[in-house]
Amino acid sequence: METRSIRGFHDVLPEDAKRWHRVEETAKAVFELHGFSELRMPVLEFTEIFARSLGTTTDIVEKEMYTFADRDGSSLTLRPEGTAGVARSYIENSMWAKSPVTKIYYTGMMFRHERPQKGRYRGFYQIGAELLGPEEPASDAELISMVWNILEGTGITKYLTLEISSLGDGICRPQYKEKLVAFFAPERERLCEDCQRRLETNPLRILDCKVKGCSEIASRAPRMIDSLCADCASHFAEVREALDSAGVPYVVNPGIVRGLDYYTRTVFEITTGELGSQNAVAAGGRYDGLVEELGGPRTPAVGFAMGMERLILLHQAAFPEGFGREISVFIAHMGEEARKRAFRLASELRGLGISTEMEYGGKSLKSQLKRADKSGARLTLIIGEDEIRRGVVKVRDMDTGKEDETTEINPGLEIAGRLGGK
RNA sequence: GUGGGUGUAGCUCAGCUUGGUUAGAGCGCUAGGUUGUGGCCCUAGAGGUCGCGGGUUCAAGUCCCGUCACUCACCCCA
Repeated sequence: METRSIRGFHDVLPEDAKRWHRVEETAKAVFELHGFSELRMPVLEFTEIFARSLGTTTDIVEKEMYTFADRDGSSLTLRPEGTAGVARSYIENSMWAKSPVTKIYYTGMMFRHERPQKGRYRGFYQIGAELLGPEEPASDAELISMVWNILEGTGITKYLTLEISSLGDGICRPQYKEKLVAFFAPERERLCEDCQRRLETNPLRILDCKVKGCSEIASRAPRMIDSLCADCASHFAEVREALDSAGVPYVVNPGIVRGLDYYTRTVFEITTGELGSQNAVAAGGRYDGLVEELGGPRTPAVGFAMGMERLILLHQAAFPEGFGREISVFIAHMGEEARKRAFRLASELRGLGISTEMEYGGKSLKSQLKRADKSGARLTLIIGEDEIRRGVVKVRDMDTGKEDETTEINPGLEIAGRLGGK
């Protein structure tokens, strides 16, 4: 057999885990500040949930989902994103009936069958949040500033740009789409092959085509934000005003397009130039029609998701010094009697809340100290025959190399005191 | 799905152009230099199906073909 992980899937190794914890804890702390609670969801849903939510012609649904038949023949899919599952749970658990405002965050692995590359995996972690119920621009602004605060808390905003736009609603977006098709139709022959296809499937996509000829034509095309209906226009203006007052730095980018069909009105992206062609670190927006589309009551909502692996890459760039593990105390010992005493002492210290490691076997003191050094221990306790006989424990400060002894028979508390005093 | 690059020690890589004895380095690991003392230094050691399969050749890590994987880019996205 081949001992390897599946293509596009990867391990987060122990030496990197601390960095992940740091980022996750920062996000959770900010969520709590805004009154969001965690929702833990299944990784599998009926395929229908995603097909209905994301739109049947989107890339994700058309070719990127891990879909398979359950034993009874029903079609299941490993979640490619989190929002659809939240919406399903919101409806299934009647959350709308419990409160006019529901604030949820989630974290976990998502699955998309794409070609892997830097910052892009088939199994990847996202952290996201959804604010369901309110329609008012203040809720868009709160969610966006919350995202920005998380990224600020992790110390990586120097790499980031926040871009916002509005996609309009069920009234003005179809009208705009027609305008756009009318604009591109005469230019059809000059568009690239993909865009000629997009003209039928998703004309908005032409706007962010990277082919030179297309982007040139697109730059003259009518813009969604100029075509918003009165309600959408004032909504967008109020979101911007609220962000201004919160001091969140953003730029309006009318070219933002969504790969998912459920978005309406406000959309935003947080991008970086540090990750090769994967420039999106977080993205989200308003989706006023989704809950209803899935069979729930009409429920406006805003949400976002960010890619953990991409966040981690930026965090590594910002803080390259490493986030290794650290321990307070290492216990080295020589001799059978000393080993038993070391084990008891380790238990005692851990009981006092002091992180402690010890040598298990009978290695030389030199090699034990080497291991102590690598463990990052601040103090190494040395117990040998001499110490046993005299009822003491030698204490070596690993920064200064200075040594002395505890005088007490039971040295745990004294050691705790020394660590606390430093 | 399409194109480029790369697969040699645990890790990062040299060697391939121009085929030729036992395939190297740095880091890491183990031990010694100190009867019980880490980091720096010195010495020694362990560790390799040269991705896999086939072909050419007296001879292949090196050349050719295939294949798989990784990677970057396109596409799309977090």
